[in-house]
Amino acid sequence: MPRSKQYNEQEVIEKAMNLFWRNGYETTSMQMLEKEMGINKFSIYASFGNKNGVFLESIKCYKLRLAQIINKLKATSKGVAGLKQYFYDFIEFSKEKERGKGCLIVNTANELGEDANPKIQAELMKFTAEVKEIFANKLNRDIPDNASLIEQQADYLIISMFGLASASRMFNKSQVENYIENIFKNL
Amino acid sequence: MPRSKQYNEQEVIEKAMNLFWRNGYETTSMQMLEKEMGINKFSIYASFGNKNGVFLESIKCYKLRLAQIINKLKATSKGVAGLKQYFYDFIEFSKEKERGKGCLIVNTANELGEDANPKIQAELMKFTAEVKEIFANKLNRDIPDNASLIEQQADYLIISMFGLASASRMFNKSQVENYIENIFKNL
DNA sequence: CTTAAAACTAAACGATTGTTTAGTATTCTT
DNA sequence: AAGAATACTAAACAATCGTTTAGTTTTAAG
Repeated sequence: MPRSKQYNEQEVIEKAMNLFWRNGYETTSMQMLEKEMGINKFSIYASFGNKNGVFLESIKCYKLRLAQIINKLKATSKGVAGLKQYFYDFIEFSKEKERGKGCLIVNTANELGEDANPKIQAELMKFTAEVKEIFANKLNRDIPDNASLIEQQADYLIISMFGLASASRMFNKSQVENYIENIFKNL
Repeated sequence: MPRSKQYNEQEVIEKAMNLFWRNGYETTSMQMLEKEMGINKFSIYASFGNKNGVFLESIKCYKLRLAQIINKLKATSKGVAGLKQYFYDFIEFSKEKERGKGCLIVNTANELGEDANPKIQAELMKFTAEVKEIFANKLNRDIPDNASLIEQQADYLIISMFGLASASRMFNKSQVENYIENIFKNL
């Protein structure tokens, strides 16, 4: 029948994701997306519905990228030491040039208010809960079966991860590494 | 000579500041500012130049508000315990209803990219450095004169403050308090 | 080939962005 | 009371926002 798509949706979303990651949701315009993705606005809307759709797909894409270091964390037999390595891996993961790009999820959570799109909010919450659960699983290796303590420390680490994501955008390498070392001093 | 202003610049900036604090820089439009400040756009431009000018004045206003708990920190004879109290004071300071508003400075740092207005960027950096210096002074009370250790711990605390600001927007009270307790476990 | 469905280009949509301008109302000084 | 300087109102500015639409090109099936 008709002609087939001349672009790969996964490829163009990867480009969109990087744009959102660097610039945030509001600052990233359809014009910028058009240019970066290399396809016409019509094609963007045909493939993803609207700007929100592009963003939601970008989050999926981000999770896939992040899965590389998340899977490494899941796989390690180390407990707390593995978590600490994950924090270091994240710095490398979010590195841009001098300063880092932070975390797309954390950047978005910090940018959007309470009246933001519910789908996006739900996605952020869900993702945060998932990562926290992975943290809790790792903690379970080094800590005797103390559910409430593990819960507490997992909360501590997920919030510290928010701090790390912020910090990677503002502070230099030695400051961020020093931050990680201090986080894990009392675990 | 002519008629005098029918509004107090400090009062209307306070309202603008609260709007920026809740919604962020980009999301806050001149239309919203007009409504919230209760004066016409012309008056806003006459008093503050442009949107950037309103924002810069809002930051000044924010610093004045924050000075209440900063001064309390400065005044206390306690060292680390005083710092911990400051973190708790900040939660109260940034409280909105269920979730907090975070910190206007941190919110802005997280929202704006590297191509943001240089004046604003400089203001954020300057403020961050100031608070870090206050932290360092307090640490000096409990730690023997070890300049590099104090520098390290002040870095740790200022980044943790970024984490706290983020966390106050996303996590509930017990999670945030648990976070603070963990931060100060090893100080 | 013909044809029809989908992908493309490019222009325009109304709404809203930050900013300015023209015109009116007010008030202090002389 | 007259005049002049400033604050005000309200409308319009160009530019951009996210989104849609009309028209053309491509392509694969009949």
